[in-house]
Amino acid sequence: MNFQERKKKILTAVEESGSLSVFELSDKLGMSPATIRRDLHDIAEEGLLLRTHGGAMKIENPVLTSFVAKAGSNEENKEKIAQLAAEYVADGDIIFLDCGSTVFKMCRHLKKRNGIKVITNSLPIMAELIDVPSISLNLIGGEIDKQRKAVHGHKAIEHIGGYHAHKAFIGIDGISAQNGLTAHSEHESSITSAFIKNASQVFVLCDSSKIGKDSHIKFGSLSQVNSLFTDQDLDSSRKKQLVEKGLDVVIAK
Amino acid sequence: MNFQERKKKILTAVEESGSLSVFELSDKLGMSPATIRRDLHDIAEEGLLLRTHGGAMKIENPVLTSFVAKAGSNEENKEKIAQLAAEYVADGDIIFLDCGSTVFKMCRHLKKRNGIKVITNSLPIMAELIDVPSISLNLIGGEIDKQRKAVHGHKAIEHIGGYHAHKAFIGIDGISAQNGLTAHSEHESSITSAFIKNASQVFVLCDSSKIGKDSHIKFGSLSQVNSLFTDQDLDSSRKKQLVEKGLDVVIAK
DNA sequence: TTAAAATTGATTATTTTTGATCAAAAGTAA
DNA sequence: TTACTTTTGATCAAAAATAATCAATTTTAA
Repeated sequence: MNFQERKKKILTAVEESGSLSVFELSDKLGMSPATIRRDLHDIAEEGLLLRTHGGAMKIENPVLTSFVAKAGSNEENKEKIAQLAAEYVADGDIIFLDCGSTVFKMCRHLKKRNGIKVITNSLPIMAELIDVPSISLNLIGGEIDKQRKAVHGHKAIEHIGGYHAHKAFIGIDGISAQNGLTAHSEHESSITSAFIKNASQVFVLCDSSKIGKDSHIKFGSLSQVNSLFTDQDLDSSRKKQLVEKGLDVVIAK
Repeated sequence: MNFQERKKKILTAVEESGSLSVFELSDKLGMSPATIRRDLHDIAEEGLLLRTHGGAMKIENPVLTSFVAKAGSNEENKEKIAQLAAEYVADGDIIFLDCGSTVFKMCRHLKKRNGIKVITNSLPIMAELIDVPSISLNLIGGEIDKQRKAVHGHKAIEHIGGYHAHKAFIGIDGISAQNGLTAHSEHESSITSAFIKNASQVFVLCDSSKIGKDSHIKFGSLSQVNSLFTDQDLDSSRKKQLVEKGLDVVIAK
């Protein structure tokens, strides 16, 4: 295994667990502690991780800590959905990410991709990805929604209209065979519409609890969606209804 | 467990419970009291917690102090300049804030104002003000400059052009009677120019070390500036030169 | 192919960290 | 105040981790 490979593995390992000792890394990669130390020294010099006595820690951005994402319900399923969705991102892609909590969980997996560009209105996503060298970030401007830690408003819509992405990954309040895509606020629905309109492919991330439920603002049809990613708890009759409408439903396992 | 990890644990523990004794921490982390004392000493020196007899307490204003932690040379002067500048902001103002470090320090003082709107390209400023109910925030969109934790690029310029502010508060790389305003990157200078162009009043925050110094990109004249805020270390001959050019130079004390 | 360069793991001297001890300082109660 | 207890910071020896060195191996270039 060469240095580049080890570097990548070390970075993802440290990213996942927060901190690791030289010996843990040595075991994990099957390399001698001496080599791991040399690697850590070099990687730390690049500023990609924090060298500690005995190991290394991931660098956290003290300035942007106010954007840490809140933990909600259904975390395990959401995590699986996010991982599945991230597999649909290829190196070099330009992608839209909205401010949904499941979409946020894609970040961790995106760090492995190379040369992708992320265009987002989510402040937690920005905070999470700002220190990843392989990802370039474009932040959508406009009014700040303090509760949702996101940007919205007409300026944001205008901003999105100025870009075209290969893929859009969006969360959604409700989706059903009868009413298509629904939201419970104008702000959200207009942002989501803009993402859909300006992306070649549209992927919806949605845990099974929201499928078949409708919110009160209808804003899009199923035909605009390329794939729906959801979890194995999805009712089979609901799935059938969606598939019959021509939607590609992918279950995360 | 190494110092960095302990530091993290100590800080979150103290944050949660408000205050903890050396022995409580010693138990919690499984380290000797001697080590905990050393840690508390070091962490307190960084200004991240308050050392008490027998333990430690949390500090009430954590975000700001973490910035103070990486304090540079002229910090005291910058703090005074920021405080002075903040006095020029009135309730109800719409203001531009750029991503200068001195401008950032205005945040603390702005929290006392009512009903102001802040339009900024600085991520730290946004992070600092996002939880202040009396301030509404507009984030400038565009490419993220990861090092400077700011937004820039042509989209950002366009965004600024869509707004008009009562006042603009800007930091600057160099200012002199001979060459006016100078910067050392195109990105910065174009953003600053946009702020100047779209604000009724322009205030420059600049510690005395940068006055009389020129960077290589000239981008504005002194006549565009309403007031220059600086510190008492300003050379009197330099001050005279600027005043003769018609600039209002205000010294922070 | 061979020679040169780079990488790796082991060895070792050096540095860093840690916990114990103890005198001095700080806090507490009478 | 004084006597007593707690906490502290300094010092030191043991333990842990590191950087430097070197030989063996692998890779690269000729």
